[in-house]
Amino acid sequence: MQHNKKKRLEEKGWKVGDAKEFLGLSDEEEAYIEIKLRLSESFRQHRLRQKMTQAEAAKLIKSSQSRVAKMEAGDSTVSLDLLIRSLIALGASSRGVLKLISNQKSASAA
Amino acid sequence: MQHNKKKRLEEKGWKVGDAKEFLGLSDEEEAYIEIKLRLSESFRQHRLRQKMTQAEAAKLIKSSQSRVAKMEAGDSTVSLDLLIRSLIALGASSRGVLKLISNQKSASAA
DNA sequence: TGTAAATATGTCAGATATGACATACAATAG
DNA sequence: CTATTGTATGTCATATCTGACATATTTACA
Repeated sequence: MQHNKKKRLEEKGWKVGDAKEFLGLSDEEEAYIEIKLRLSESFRQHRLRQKMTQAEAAKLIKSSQSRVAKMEAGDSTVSLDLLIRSLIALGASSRGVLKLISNQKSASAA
Repeated sequence: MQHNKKKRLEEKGWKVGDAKEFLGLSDEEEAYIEIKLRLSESFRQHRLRQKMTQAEAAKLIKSSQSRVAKMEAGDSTVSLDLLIRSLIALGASSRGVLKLISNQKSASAA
């Protein structure tokens, strides 16, 4: 359960804080990753809604298919900057992006 | 007016797109910068609300006073990653995390 | 006025993210 | 099965961001 979650993240390249509890990220790590995943999902939704392939989206945002794949996979080497710039390029508004960043999920789950 | 706006941004280190209209940023540049400025302001608000100096905030987020100053100044060398991580750190240390960010202002069009 | 604390600005070596490429895997069609 | 198209994964040289430092400027107050 929680265990799988951690494992999944580690497979994506996240170094889940060693100085932390055996299970579970710090609230801050968790918040950061959650924002990132939300942006990832939103990007993919925007892309699919416009019936683009990753390669087409890559061209639009002046990147490469492989990086788009990493963006959507929640890879740890992808910055929030790239995600947000890309969302904007696909037509997201600044307000919409801010919402994705700020909307605190209900529970802490910690 | 618009002119001053552009000039101000250029003073902060922004290279405002040369391939664009003489005045005015592209919608995408504008949305990106607006997000950044909003986060900058929010960070400063959080910091002041907790009566911290830039140096204290820097320590909390494991950065330096000079970088904090740049963050709050909307400097172009500051990433959204750093801004968002910092907001999380400040927010988490008090409570409400990223709430106030989305307080609406004018915001650019959809 | 002076002067101390807070902020701002400039620079840079080292750290991190980037696009591009190769290539592997997955799904679909013929 | 086997092409074709779309997606995932690994690597790397280069570009960009980073903390730290020095130093300048502003602010607060005696």
